[in-house]
Amino acid sequence: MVASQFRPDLMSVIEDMGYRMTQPRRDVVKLLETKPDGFGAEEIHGALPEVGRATVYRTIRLLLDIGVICKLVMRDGSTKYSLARVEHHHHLVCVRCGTVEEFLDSTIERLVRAIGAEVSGEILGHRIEFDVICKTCLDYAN
Amino acid sequence: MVASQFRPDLMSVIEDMGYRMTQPRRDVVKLLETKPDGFGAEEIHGALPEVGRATVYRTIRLLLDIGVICKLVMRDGSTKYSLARVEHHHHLVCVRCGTVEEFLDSTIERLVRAIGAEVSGEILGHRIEFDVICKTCLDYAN
DNA sequence: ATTTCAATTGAGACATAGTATCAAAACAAA
DNA sequence: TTTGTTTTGATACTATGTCTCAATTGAAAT
Repeated sequence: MVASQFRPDLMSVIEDMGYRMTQPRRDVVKLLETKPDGFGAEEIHGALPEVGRATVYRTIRLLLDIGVICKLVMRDGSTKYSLARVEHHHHLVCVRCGTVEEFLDSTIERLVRAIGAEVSGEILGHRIEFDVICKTCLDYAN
Repeated sequence: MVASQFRPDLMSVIEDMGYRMTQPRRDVVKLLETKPDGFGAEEIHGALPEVGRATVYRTIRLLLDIGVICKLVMRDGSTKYSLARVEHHHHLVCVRCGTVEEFLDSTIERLVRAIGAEVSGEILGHRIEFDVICKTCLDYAN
Protein backbone atom coordinates (compact mmCIF):
# COMPACT_ATOMS: atom_id res chain seq x y z
CA MET A 1 0.00 0.00 0.00
CA VAL A 2 2.91 2.34 0.57
CA ALA A 3 5.52 2.77 -2.16
CA SER A 4 9.19 2.58 -1.30
CA GLN A 5 11.65 2.36 -4.20
CA PHE A 6 13.19 5.45 -5.77
CA ARG A 7 13.39 5.97 -9.46
CA PRO A 8 17.08 5.43 -10.29
CA ASP A 9 19.42 8.05 -11.69
CA LEU A 10 17.41 11.20 -12.18
CA MET A 11 20.11 12.81 -14.29
CA SER A 12 19.88 10.12 -16.93
CA VAL A 13 16.10 10.58 -17.02
CA ILE A 14 16.73 14.27 -17.78
CA GLU A 15 19.23 13.38 -20.51
CA ASP A 16 16.91 10.80 -22.00
CA MET A 17 14.27 13.49 -22.36
CA GLY A 18 16.73 15.44 -24.50
CA TYR A 19 17.76 18.02 -21.91
CA ARG A 20 21.37 18.99 -21.24
CA MET A 21 23.26 17.70 -18.30
CA THR A 22 24.40 20.90 -16.65
CA GLN A 23 26.15 21.58 -13.38
CA PRO A 24 23.22 23.47 -11.79
CA ARG A 25 20.87 20.64 -12.66
CA ARG A 26 23.28 18.10 -11.23
CA ASP A 27 23.51 20.14 -8.02
CA VAL A 28 19.75 20.49 -7.61
CA VAL A 29 19.00 16.85 -8.39
CA LYS A 30 21.74 15.61 -6.08
CA LEU A 31 20.31 17.66 -3.24
CA LEU A 32 16.75 16.52 -3.92
CA GLU A 33 17.82 12.90 -3.70
CA THR A 34 18.80 13.53 -0.09
CA LYS A 35 15.31 14.86 0.67
CA PRO A 36 12.76 12.11 0.18
CA ASP A 37 10.23 13.78 2.47
CA GLY A 38 9.57 16.82 0.37
CA PHE A 39 11.26 20.16 0.05
CA GLY A 40 10.37 23.75 -0.56
CA ALA A 41 11.82 25.68 -3.49
CA GLU A 42 13.42 28.32 -1.27
CA GLU A 43 14.92 25.62 0.90
CA ILE A 44 16.77 24.29 -2.14
CA HIS A 45 17.77 27.77 -3.20
CA GLY A 46 19.12 28.55 0.25
CA ALA A 47 21.18 25.37 0.28
CA LEU A 48 22.73 26.04 -3.13
CA PRO A 49 24.13 29.58 -3.23
CA GLU A 50 26.05 28.75 -6.42
CA VAL A 51 22.81 28.13 -8.32
CA GLY A 52 20.58 31.05 -9.25
CA ARG A 53 17.08 31.27 -7.86
CA ALA A 54 15.46 31.26 -11.29
CA THR A 55 17.39 28.13 -12.19
CA VAL A 56 16.23 26.36 -9.06
CA TYR A 57 12.62 27.12 -9.96
CA ARG A 58 13.22 26.20 -13.60
CA THR A 59 14.72 22.88 -12.61
CA ILE A 60 11.80 22.14 -10.30
CA ARG A 61 9.40 22.92 -13.12
CA LEU A 62 11.39 20.69 -15.47
CA LEU A 63 11.29 17.81 -13.00
CA LEU A 64 7.56 18.32 -12.54
CA ASP A 65 7.02 18.24 -16.30
CA ILE A 66 9.07 15.07 -16.63
CA GLY A 67 7.07 13.64 -13.77
CA VAL A 68 9.91 12.67 -11.46
CA ILE A 69 8.73 14.98 -8.70
CA CYS A 70 5.24 15.99 -7.68
CA LYS A 71 3.71 19.05 -6.15
CA LEU A 72 2.07 18.85 -2.74
CA VAL A 73 -0.32 21.43 -1.34
CA MET A 74 0.01 21.31 2.42
CA ARG A 75 -2.72 21.78 4.97
CA ASP A 76 -1.67 25.42 5.55
CA GLY A 77 -1.72 26.13 1.82
CA SER A 78 2.06 26.12 1.40
CA THR A 79 3.68 24.13 -1.37
CA LYS A 80 6.23 21.38 -1.21
CA TYR A 81 7.67 19.08 -3.81
CA SER A 82 8.67 15.49 -3.37
CA LEU A 83 10.40 12.81 -5.37
CA ALA A 84 7.87 10.60 -7.12
CA ARG A 85 8.61 6.98 -6.53
CA VAL A 86 5.74 5.64 -8.58
CA GLU A 87 3.69 7.07 -11.41
CA HIS A 88 0.27 7.63 -9.94
CA HIS A 89 -0.13 7.97 -6.23
CA HIS A 90 -1.43 10.15 -3.44
CA HIS A 91 0.17 11.48 -0.29
CA LEU A 92 0.12 11.00 3.44
CA VAL A 93 1.66 14.11 4.91
CA CYS A 94 2.47 14.22 8.61
CA VAL A 95 1.29 17.56 9.92
CA ARG A 96 3.73 17.33 12.79
CA CYS A 97 7.07 16.21 11.34
CA GLY A 98 6.40 16.78 7.64
CA THR A 99 7.21 13.25 6.56
CA VAL A 100 5.64 12.41 3.22
CA GLU A 101 4.58 8.91 2.37
CA GLU A 102 3.32 7.91 -1.00
CA PHE A 103 0.12 6.10 -1.04
CA LEU A 104 -1.25 3.52 -3.46
CA ASP A 105 -4.72 2.18 -3.14
CA SER A 106 -6.50 0.32 -5.88
CA THR A 107 -9.80 0.87 -4.06
CA ILE A 108 -9.43 4.63 -4.50
CA GLU A 109 -8.68 4.30 -8.18
CA ARG A 110 -11.57 1.91 -8.66
CA LEU A 111 -13.78 4.35 -6.81
CA VAL A 112 -12.61 7.20 -9.01
CA ARG A 113 -13.62 5.22 -12.06
CA ALA A 114 -16.97 4.37 -10.49
CA ILE A 115 -17.58 8.05 -9.77
CA GLY A 116 -16.62 8.80 -13.35
CA ALA A 117 -19.48 6.59 -14.50
CA GLU A 118 -21.92 8.28 -12.14
CA VAL A 119 -20.98 11.87 -12.84
CA SER A 120 -22.48 13.67 -15.81
CA GLY A 121 -19.15 14.53 -17.39
CA GLU A 122 -15.66 13.20 -17.97
CA ILE A 123 -13.08 12.93 -15.22
CA LEU A 124 -9.63 14.07 -16.36
CA GLY A 125 -7.73 13.93 -13.13
CA HIS A 126 -7.90 14.11 -9.37
CA ARG A 127 -5.89 15.20 -6.37
CA ILE A 128 -6.14 13.41 -3.05
CA GLU A 129 -4.08 14.23 0.01
CA PHE A 130 -4.35 13.06 3.57
CA ASP A 131 -3.17 15.02 6.59
CA VAL A 132 -1.97 12.58 9.19
CA ILE A 133 0.01 12.31 12.38
CA CYS A 134 2.48 9.56 11.57
CA LYS A 135 3.24 6.58 13.78
CA THR A 136 6.57 8.00 14.93
CA CYS A 137 5.02 11.27 16.10
CA LEU A 138 2.14 9.45 17.79
CA ASP A 139 4.55 7.18 19.66
CA TYR A 140 6.68 10.15 20.61
CA ALA A 141 3.68 11.92 22.12
CA ASN A 142 2.78 8.92 24.29
CA MET B 1 -24.70 12.74 -4.82
CA VAL B 2 -24.41 16.37 -5.85
CA ALA B 3 -25.48 19.10 -3.42
CA SER B 4 -27.68 21.88 -4.62
CA GLN B 5 -29.18 24.12 -1.92
CA PHE B 6 -27.46 27.25 -0.69
CA ARG B 7 -27.01 28.05 2.93
CA PRO B 8 -29.49 30.86 3.56
CA ASP B 9 -28.59 34.39 4.56
CA LEU B 10 -24.82 34.52 4.92
CA MET B 11 -24.93 37.87 6.69
CA SER B 12 -26.92 36.44 9.57
CA VAL B 13 -24.43 33.58 9.87
CA ILE B 14 -21.71 36.22 10.27
CA GLU B 15 -23.77 38.07 12.88
CA ASP B 16 -24.57 34.86 14.72
CA MET B 17 -20.87 34.23 15.05
CA GLY B 18 -20.55 37.57 16.84
CA TYR B 19 -19.05 39.57 13.99
CA ARG B 20 -20.27 43.00 13.03
CA MET B 21 -22.48 43.55 10.06
CA THR B 22 -20.53 46.13 8.09
CA GLN B 23 -21.05 47.60 4.66
CA PRO B 24 -17.89 46.09 3.12
CA ARG B 25 -18.90 42.65 4.38
CA ARG B 26 -22.38 43.09 3.00
CA ASP B 27 -20.91 44.09 -0.36
CA VAL B 28 -18.54 41.13 -0.55
CA VAL B 29 -21.11 38.58 0.57
CA LYS B 30 -23.75 39.92 -1.81
CA LEU B 31 -21.33 39.61 -4.70
CA LEU B 32 -20.28 36.09 -3.69
CA GLU B 33 -23.87 34.96 -3.69
CA THR B 34 -24.02 35.76 -7.39
CA LYS B 35 -20.98 33.54 -8.03
CA PRO B 36 -21.84 29.97 -7.09
CA ASP B 37 -19.12 28.56 -9.34
CA GLY B 38 -16.12 29.92 -7.52
CA PHE B 39 -14.30 33.21 -7.56
CA GLY B 40 -10.80 34.53 -7.19
CA ALA B 41 -9.93 37.09 -4.53
CA GLU B 42 -8.69 39.65 -7.04
CA GLU B 43 -11.82 39.18 -9.08
CA ILE B 44 -13.89 40.26 -6.09
CA HIS B 45 -11.53 43.11 -5.38
CA GLY B 46 -11.73 44.32 -8.97
CA ALA B 47 -15.53 44.23 -8.88
CA LEU B 48 -15.76 46.24 -5.64
CA PRO B 49 -13.62 49.38 -5.94
CA GLU B 50 -15.27 50.82 -2.83
CA VAL B 51 -13.90 47.98 -0.68
CA GLY B 52 -10.19 47.86 0.14
CA ARG B 53 -8.10 44.95 -0.99
CA ALA B 54 -7.10 43.94 2.52
CA THR B 55 -10.75 43.90 3.54
CA VAL B 56 -11.64 41.63 0.65
CA TYR B 57 -8.96 39.17 1.75
CA ARG B 58 -9.96 39.52 5.39
CA THR B 59 -13.58 38.83 4.56
CA ILE B 60 -12.62 35.79 2.53
CA ARG B 61 -10.55 34.52 5.45
CA LEU B 62 -13.45 35.16 7.81
CA LEU B 63 -15.85 33.23 5.61
CA LEU B 64 -13.35 30.39 5.34
CA ASP B 65 -13.00 30.27 9.13
CA ILE B 66 -16.75 30.25 9.58
CA GLY B 67 -16.90 27.50 6.98
CA VAL B 68 -19.38 29.08 4.59
CA ILE B 69 -16.89 29.13 1.74
CA CYS B 70 -14.13 26.70 0.86
CA LYS B 71 -10.80 26.98 -0.83
CA LEU B 72 -10.17 25.17 -4.10
CA VAL B 73 -6.77 24.50 -5.57
CA MET B 74 -7.19 24.33 -9.30
CA ARG B 75 -5.40 22.10 -11.73
CA ASP B 76 -2.96 24.87 -12.68
CA GLY B 77 -2.19 25.61 -9.02
CA SER B 78 -4.27 28.76 -8.81
CA THR B 79 -6.73 29.29 -5.98
CA LYS B 80 -10.44 29.84 -6.08
CA TYR B 81 -13.06 30.02 -3.40
CA SER B 82 -16.62 28.83 -3.59
CA LEU B 83 -19.74 28.96 -1.49
CA ALA B 84 -20.08 25.84 0.61
CA ARG B 85 -23.52 24.38 0.35
CA VAL B 86 -22.94 21.50 2.72
CA GLU B 87 -20.49 20.86 5.53
CA HIS B 88 -18.12 18.22 4.26
CA HIS B 89 -17.78 17.67 0.56
CA HIS B 90 -15.37 17.54 -2.34
CA HIS B 91 -15.33 19.26 -5.70
CA LEU B 92 -15.90 18.57 -9.33
CA VAL B 93 -14.27 21.42 -11.22
CA CYS B 94 -14.82 21.74 -14.94
CA VAL B 95 -11.46 22.50 -16.51
CA ARG B 96 -13.15 24.07 -19.50
CA CYS B 97 -15.88 26.35 -18.15
CA GLY B 98 -14.86 26.51 -14.49
CA THR B 99 -18.18 25.34 -13.10
CA VAL B 100 -17.82 23.94 -9.61
CA GLU B 101 -20.08 21.20 -8.35
CA GLU B 102 -20.04 19.95 -4.83
CA PHE B 103 -19.72 16.32 -4.39
CA LEU B 104 -20.94 14.01 -1.64
CA ASP B 105 -20.10 10.38 -1.58
CA SER B 106 -20.43 8.20 1.44
CA THR B 107 -18.23 5.59 -0.23
CA ILE B 108 -15.33 8.02 -0.22
CA GLU B 109 -15.83 8.84 3.43
CA ARG B 110 -16.13 5.19 4.34
CA LEU B 111 -12.97 4.53 2.36
CA VAL B 112 -11.15 7.33 4.15
CA ARG B 113 -12.03 5.70 7.47
CA ALA B 114 -10.92 2.31 6.17
CA ILE B 115 -7.59 3.80 5.08
CA GLY B 116 -7.29 5.38 8.50
CA ALA B 117 -7.45 1.93 10.04
CA GLU B 118 -4.81 0.58 7.67
CA VAL B 119 -2.34 3.44 7.90
CA SER B 120 0.17 3.51 10.74
CA GLY B 121 -0.91 6.91 12.03
CA GLU B 122 -3.92 9.09 12.58
CA ILE B 123 -5.77 10.78 9.74
CA LEU B 124 -6.73 14.37 10.58
CA GLY B 125 -8.12 15.51 7.27
CA HIS B 126 -8.11 15.07 3.54
CA ARG B 127 -8.51 17.00 0.33
CA ILE B 128 -10.04 15.48 -2.77
CA GLU B 129 -10.68 17.31 -6.01
CA PHE B 130 -11.69 16.05 -9.41
CA ASP B 131 -10.87 17.78 -12.68
CA VAL B 132 -13.70 17.13 -15.08
CA ILE B 133 -15.21 18.26 -18.34
CA CYS B 134 -18.82 18.86 -17.40
CA LYS B 135 -21.83 17.60 -19.33
CA THR B 136 -22.58 21.00 -20.85
CA CYS B 137 -19.07 21.41 -22.22
CA LEU B 138 -19.05 17.85 -23.53
CA ASP B 139 -22.37 18.37 -25.33
CA TYR B 140 -21.20 21.67 -26.70
CA ALA B 141 -18.10 20.00 -28.19
CA ASN B 142 -20.20 17.42 -30.04
C1' DA C 1 41.26 20.24 -30.05
C1' DT C 2 38.41 23.85 -31.84
C1' DT C 3 34.47 25.84 -33.55
C1' DT C 4 29.67 26.66 -33.45
C1' DC C 5 25.21 27.60 -31.88
C1' DA C 6 21.15 26.41 -29.52
C1' DA C 7 20.11 25.49 -24.72
C1' DT C 8 20.80 27.16 -20.35
C1' DT C 9 22.14 30.33 -16.80
C1' DG C 10 22.18 34.32 -13.39
C1' DA C 11 20.77 38.81 -12.03
C1' DG C 12 17.26 41.24 -11.25
C1' DA C 13 12.72 43.18 -12.55
C1' DC C 14 8.13 41.86 -12.44
C1' DA C 15 3.75 39.25 -11.13
C1' DT C 16 0.50 37.30 -8.05
C1' DA C 17 -1.60 36.10 -3.79
C1' DG C 18 -1.84 37.13 0.49
C1' DT C 19 -0.53 39.24 5.44
C1' DA C 20 0.89 42.99 8.84
C1' DT C 21 0.66 47.67 10.53
C1' DC C 22 -1.63 51.46 12.18
C1' DA C 23 -4.25 55.63 12.30
C1' DA C 24 -8.99 56.68 11.09
C1' DA C 25 -13.75 55.38 10.65
C1' DA C 26 -17.87 52.79 11.73
C1' DC C 27 -20.66 49.76 14.40
C1' DA C 28 -23.60 48.65 18.28
C1' DA C 29 -24.40 48.86 23.17
C1' DA C 30 -25.18 51.70 26.99
C1' DT D 1 -25.12 60.64 22.20
C1' DT D 2 -21.30 58.85 23.97
C1' DT D 3 -18.15 55.22 24.28
C1' DG D 4 -15.13 51.52 23.39
C1' DT D 5 -14.20 47.85 20.41
C1' DT D 6 -14.14 46.18 15.70
C1' DT D 7 -13.27 46.93 11.39
C1' DT D 8 -11.43 49.46 7.61
C1' DG D 9 -8.29 51.35 3.97
C1' DA D 10 -3.84 52.61 2.47
C1' DT D 11 0.26 50.94 2.08
C1' DA D 12 4.31 48.31 3.02
C1' DC D 13 5.80 43.86 3.20
C1' DT D 14 6.37 38.68 2.41
C1' DA D 15 6.32 34.48 -0.18
C1' DT D 16 6.38 32.06 -4.26
C1' DG D 17 7.08 32.14 -8.70
C1' DT D 18 7.83 33.87 -13.77
C1' DC D 19 10.01 36.83 -17.42
C1' DT D 20 13.79 39.16 -19.80
C1' DC D 21 18.04 39.34 -21.73
C1' DA D 22 22.91 39.43 -22.16
C1' DA D 23 26.50 36.13 -21.00
C1' DT D 24 27.86 31.42 -20.60
C1' DT D 25 28.02 26.53 -21.37
C1' DG D 26 27.38 21.83 -23.28
C1' DA D 27 27.76 18.87 -26.82
C1' DA D 28 27.76 18.04 -31.77
C1' DA D 29 30.27 18.81 -35.85
C1' DT D 30 34.47 19.91 -37.76
